[in-house]
Formats: sequence, C-alpha cells, structure tokens
Amino acid sequence: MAGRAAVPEVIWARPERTGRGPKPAFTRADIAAAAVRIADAEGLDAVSMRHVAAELGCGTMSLYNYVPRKEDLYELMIDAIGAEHEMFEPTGDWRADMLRNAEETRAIMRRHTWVPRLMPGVFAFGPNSLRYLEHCLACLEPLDVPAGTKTELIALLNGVVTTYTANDIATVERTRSMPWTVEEENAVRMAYLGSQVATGAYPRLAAAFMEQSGPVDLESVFRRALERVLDAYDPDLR
Amino acid sequence: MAGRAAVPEVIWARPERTGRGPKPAFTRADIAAAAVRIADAEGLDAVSMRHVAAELGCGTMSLYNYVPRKEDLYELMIDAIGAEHEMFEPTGDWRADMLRNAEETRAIMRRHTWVPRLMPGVFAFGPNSLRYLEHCLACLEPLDVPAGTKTELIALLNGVVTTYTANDIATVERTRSMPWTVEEENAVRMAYLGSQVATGAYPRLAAAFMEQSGPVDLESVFRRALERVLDAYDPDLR
DNA sequence: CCTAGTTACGTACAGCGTACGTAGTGCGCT
DNA sequence: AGCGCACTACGTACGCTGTACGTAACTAGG
Repeated sequence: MAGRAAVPEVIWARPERTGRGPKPAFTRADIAAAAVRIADAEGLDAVSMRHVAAELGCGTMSLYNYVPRKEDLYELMIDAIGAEHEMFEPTGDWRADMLRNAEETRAIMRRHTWVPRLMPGVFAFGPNSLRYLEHCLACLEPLDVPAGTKTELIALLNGVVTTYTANDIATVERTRSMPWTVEEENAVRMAYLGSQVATGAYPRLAAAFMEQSGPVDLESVFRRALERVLDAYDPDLR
Repeated sequence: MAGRAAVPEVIWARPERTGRGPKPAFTRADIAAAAVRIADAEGLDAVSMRHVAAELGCGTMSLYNYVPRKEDLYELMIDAIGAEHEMFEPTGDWRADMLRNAEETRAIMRRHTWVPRLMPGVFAFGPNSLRYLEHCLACLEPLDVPAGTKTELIALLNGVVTTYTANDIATVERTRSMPWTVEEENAVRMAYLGSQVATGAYPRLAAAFMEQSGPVDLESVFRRALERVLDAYDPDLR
C-alpha cells in the first residue's frame, strides 16, 4: 500500500521504480504524454485521473501508484512540454539566441493552450525544465553580467512570453466545450469594450482606441516587447 | 426562469437589475466581496457556488440569478480587487508613478495570493480594471510615445509583476490545506534542487548557485526588473 | 522458499457545477 | 384595479471529481 505522504514531497525526487514487486506498466513520460494528449484535444478540464487512466488503459486508482496527487500530474505535464524546446548550439549572439528561445516558448504555448493556466501553480523544476534553464545559461555565456542577472533576465523573458501569449490564447481555452466559437466570443467582448469606451468614462482609453487603425498585429507587438526587454539588459546600449 | 445563455456573454454587459419582480437581495459587489473573503481565508479551491451562497446567506441556486457561470464569479473577484488600487493624482514623473502602481499591484497580489492562478483565465476588463487602465494612461501622459506603445508598456509591467509575484506566493497558495508549512515545503524543494545541481548535469546552473551568497532579496530583484523594463521605454536613455 | 514490499484496482464518499422545476413577488400595462 | 409576466428564490437530482481504503496478485531479497 503506497499511501499519500503527510510530509512535503517533490515527485522528481521519487525513484521511478524500486526493485521489488511487479514491474510498473508505465513510465512517467507515458503518463505525462497521455495527460498532454487529453489536454490538447479536450482542454485542461478534461484531464481527470479517471480520464488519464482510461487513456493509459489502466484502472483509475492504479495511477496513484505513479502520481501521488493530481498536482503532481500537472508537474509532469509542464515538464513534458519542456522537452519540446530545441536545445540548439549557442551561436555566440546571445540576443538572437534568447529571441529564438522565447519564440519557441511561445510556439509551444500555442500548441498547448492550457500551459499558462497551469504555470502559476506548479514548481517547474523537473529534469526538462532544468535542462532548458541550463541551455538558456549557455546562450547567455557571451553576456558579461553576474549569473544572478542572467537568471533574472531568463525569468523576465519567460514572464513576458507567458503574459503576452496567455492573453492571445485565453479565449481559445475558454471556448473549448462551449457552444460558440472563439470568433463569436471575441466579437461579443469587443462590442462590450466598445460600448464602455463610448460612454466617455475613459477618455484616454478612448483616445488609444481611436488611434489604432485596423487590427493589431499581436506577433509584432510581442516581438517589440521582447526587444525592449533585451535592450534593457544589453551592456552595449547603456 | 433565467437560464444560462447559449451564446457568449460578458457579465458586465448584463444590467445589475431590471425593474420587474422582487428587488435583488445582493449587489455584484456583495457577491464579489464574499467570494474574495472566502478565497483569502480558505484558498481559491474553497470558493464554490455553495460556499459563496452560504457566506451570503442564500440558497446555492439563488446565486445563479446573479452569476450565470462560475467563471463569471472569477471575473467579479478579479475586478473587485482592482478597486484596491489607489488612483492617485499623477505627479508628472511617469517612471515614479508607474513604479508606484506596480508596487501596489504586487501588494494586492500578496494580500490575495489566489490572483495569479485566476488571471490567465479571465477577461479582465470590468469597470475597476478599466478605471485602473485609465489611471495608468493618465500617469503616462508625460511620456511622449504613441498610445499603442503605452498600452504595451502597461501590459509588460503587469506581466512582470504577475510573474515575479506568482513565484513568491505559489507555495503559500499550495500549502493551504496541506498538513505542512510553507517553510517545510520550500526546504524540501530546495534540498531537491541542491541534489540535482550536485549531480553535475547542470554545470552553469551549479555555477550560478555557487555565486550567490546568502538568501536572495526578492524585493530588490523585483524592483531591479521593473527598473529595467522602464529603462527600455525611457526616451531619455536611448 | 518465504515474506515483505510493490503493483493493480474495485468500491465508496464527500463535494463539485449546474439543469430543471416550482413557488412566491411586485412592476407595468391595460 | 387587477391581470399577467418577468423576476427572485431555492430544493432536488445528476453526472462528475479527487482520493481514502481494502483486497488480491506478483516478485525480488534474505
């Protein structure tokens, strides 16, 4: 009988298998992949212990041999998508490399729209996350600042990517399992915003609305924000 | 019979009351306040329709007259804490004003540790959020850049605040309703991280670990990040 | 070989969001 | 004045959730 711990525990510190008894039928990677598959196809709310167990072809409670709490399943999921990062050879141009990393993170989030909702809750230091962190530090080798500043830059970039991308894809995740489309929902929300701005209660916001002509190009807004952050850490610009 | 809509809907576009029938017993603010009280005291997971209704002293299903879906309750909560922002008179120093806004946002999140977990899911444009946005634009009046750039700066700052603060308070929210303390959980996680770094698999990460002496001052890390972002938008520095 | 530790998993329980139906209330219209 | 309807109120019920607990099968170490 495994039992849940009465003391804090990091799932990554648990050995994947322990000699005695029947061989486990699945690896952590199998389980994470199944959960990710479900979340991608049916949304994060469809990721239940029962559903994941069924996807794996085992009983619900068998899953608890591998994943003590549901929260740990979330950690497996976040770490699993960390493996999708291409850990390329650093080019020596830290700005270009970090831009590439950020663009890749954004692409991963677009593939897995449930990531932003999960991020704030998990302790994202599984093996793949650590590998990615190490990769970023390798890219930042040419940048001549203290290591602490480098990790701050990495955190800041990740934050910017998460924030900007979360806004884009929130509606996608929300309208899943709703009887209407992303476009319909966005139209209703925009109409509401327009009506509020039209009341005259927010003059500066109204001016900002008027100023923009045509739809905003989210991609270039995103890239501009990244450049700004990189500028802020570039010794050549100060 | 009210019924849930089969078409997208913004709760803020719904009128709070409509002439006919008995007078509603609560306002949206009452409901939001009750939900916030529960989330603050018992954590976000304790915010159930039943629980909030009980806090208000009404039947569970009566709540659905005011809040068509639980997701809308979340929107009410996020907007309610927007009212905690002090909308001070802009001083003319946009950097100082925006720093103050950011510090206040951080303080609000520290008071309501469930905010980061909720943020990515909600459409945060209720009346208080709009008022805050307008306030930020007022603070940025002296900054001579296009309105689009200003809203980008606001979004970026909010993102940085959310990311940095979410990391600080994630454990607080996680250990709620767990039989151990924040300190115990952090100790276990740090021990795990130390063991991973000690394997030698992450040399650059190990070096970064070695470099830091003593505990990190999260507050100054946060403030440094803000300054960097502001630098990136300051025309006087380019 | 035995036994202790493990895997496997069925059952059960408390709690969730919410669909639906019914009863009561009071504004607006005729 | 009074009818009718829109609205509030809320009890019941359904299908779902995470997971505690108990039992049976299996296998490596002593």
